[in-house]
Amino acid sequence: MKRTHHCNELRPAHAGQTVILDGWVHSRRDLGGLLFIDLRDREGRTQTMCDPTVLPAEMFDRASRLHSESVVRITGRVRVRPEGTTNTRIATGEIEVIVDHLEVLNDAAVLPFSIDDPEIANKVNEELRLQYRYLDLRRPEMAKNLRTRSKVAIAIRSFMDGEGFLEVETPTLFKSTPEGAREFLVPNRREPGTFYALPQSPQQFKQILMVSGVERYFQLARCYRDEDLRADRQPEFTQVDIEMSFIDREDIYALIEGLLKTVWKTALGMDIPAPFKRISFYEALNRWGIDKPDTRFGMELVDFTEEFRTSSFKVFSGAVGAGGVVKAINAKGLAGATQGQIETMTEYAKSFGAKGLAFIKVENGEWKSPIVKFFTPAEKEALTAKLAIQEGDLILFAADQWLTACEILGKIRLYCAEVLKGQGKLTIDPMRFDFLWVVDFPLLSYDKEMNRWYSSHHPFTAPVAEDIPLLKEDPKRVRGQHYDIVVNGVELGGGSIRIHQPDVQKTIFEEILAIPPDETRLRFGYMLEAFRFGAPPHGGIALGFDRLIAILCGTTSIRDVIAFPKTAKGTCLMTDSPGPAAPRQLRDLHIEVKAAPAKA
RNA sequence: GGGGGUGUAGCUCAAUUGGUUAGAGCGCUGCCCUGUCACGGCAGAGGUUACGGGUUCGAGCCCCGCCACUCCCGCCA
Repeated sequence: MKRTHHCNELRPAHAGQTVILDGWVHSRRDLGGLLFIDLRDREGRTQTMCDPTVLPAEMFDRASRLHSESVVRITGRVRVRPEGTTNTRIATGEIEVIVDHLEVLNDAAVLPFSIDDPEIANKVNEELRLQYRYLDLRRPEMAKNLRTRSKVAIAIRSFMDGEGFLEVETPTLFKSTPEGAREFLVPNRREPGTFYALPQSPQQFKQILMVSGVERYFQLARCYRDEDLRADRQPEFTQVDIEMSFIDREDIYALIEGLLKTVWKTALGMDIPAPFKRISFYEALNRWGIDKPDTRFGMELVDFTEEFRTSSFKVFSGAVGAGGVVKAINAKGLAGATQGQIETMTEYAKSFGAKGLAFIKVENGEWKSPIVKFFTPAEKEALTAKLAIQEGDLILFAADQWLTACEILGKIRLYCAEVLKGQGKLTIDPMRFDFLWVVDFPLLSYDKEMNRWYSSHHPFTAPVAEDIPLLKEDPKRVRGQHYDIVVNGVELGGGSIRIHQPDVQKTIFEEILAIPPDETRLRFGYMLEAFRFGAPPHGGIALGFDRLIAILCGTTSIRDVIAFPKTAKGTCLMTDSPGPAAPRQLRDLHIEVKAAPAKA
């Protein structure tokens, strides 16, 4: 006999029925003569009761010795709980099952950490959770994250299908394209010294699919990057990869806004307003000091370049004289910042090349600052007015070239927000989502050390049409048809309209990026070749699927939404990978290992 | 590659800042308990203080090294 119901199903209406439930022993409360077992499966919990006058003695005895997380099958009769004993905290709390037969399907050993109490389980060391991931995933929070991930993946597929997209799988054995992220290499047994590479993204294949006439492609694509990890970066991750033909940027915006509306509705039952706000890269840097601004709180950057152009404070007037700017933010209520916090912020400033960080603490009606003695009344007035300075504020300055000054204050703004959150002076509604498009990125950036231009995003990004004449005369002013989708300060994805004319692509590769022609041919020859045979105008986008799910689940670590994630060193604590290879495997692959693994 | 944090019982944390036998809650084991749902009560077991050195009369605590986990910078076209 198989189970008749799951553990989140029985209600008072089922009273009197005999049911079979399968599940894990979530908790056991032994009152001596009476024994309660909360049975849990992935749907929920049901209280079962062992009564010695109903349950045969040997089964009762067995039940009293069950460890947590043992797997059992219970047969019993549903009844409404006696007056005053309902549990309003679980959905099945009005009923209980009187056990008349107990079958132990599998005993569980004593657990390395308890998973029945969320308060305790949430604090368990992540190392231990990853080692026993199968136990960690039994926790309702984690199970809920997995479910959200599945629901959203299916909603995305369904939405894209409705929009006429084909899901096409692209190879994960690709070739090395040594620009961009470091790649994982896969040795080729058939030809010594040659390698596949795992793709950083299906970028080139999806563009080829446009040449193939697919017109609308998407894929939940696994991607690989052999770079150092972060809370929001894993060596293998999933992206929602999209490409369309015969479209412009507006089509992408509309598609993604529709997709995200569907996703938010599916996962959170929320209606998010669209269209999303659009800001330029310049505005993002200028107002928030970052190209993925979190606009859920203020503390925007304010410009004082003109006010301090002729200031007697040489650090400021000197920066302006050198073509730079003076900018400031007001960290409201942070005048009580500790020496350590000021130091952390100063370190940020220094990491961008600043000599220090100027600040003003407004305490007891007084401006406490090493630099305030240089300020004229007019300068002070301007600060007070434009920054709305009040008692308890902390004003922080950056005087440098525009980009540097913006980036410094952008970092400090985020740091201040974290400190203020910790002090309870800044609260953000966890159900608030500020979506925005960041557009008009520069197509090219300059590498001073290498003395050459490189693509801000990737070399297939099309320039804004009216800027094409500038490509050769003033590359830095060329805007790319690139767009990023940002939510709450998280870069959710990015994409662009691509170059579809082989001559423009060739110009970018060889004249702008200065890649030698033979290298271009070696690395991208097949693309340029494909583009000769009727490449439609096309563009696309990729969304970080793990980050998307993390945002929906209210966590900042994508490890919480990936079933089996890697540690910061790229290892799997459960399977102990990566590990050594057998000599025979290495021989087959024509590989000789020079440095032996540190551990035996 | 660099910087910060953490590591004490199965788990979560203490240990008066270098001083007697390293404690508590939960879990575990045993006994008691017929309305619990964080059940309750009594008793008990459980420690190479991550690891290796050093300083000291004496180290969980200080110093050096090392390992693991974690956060950040670099990196992530």
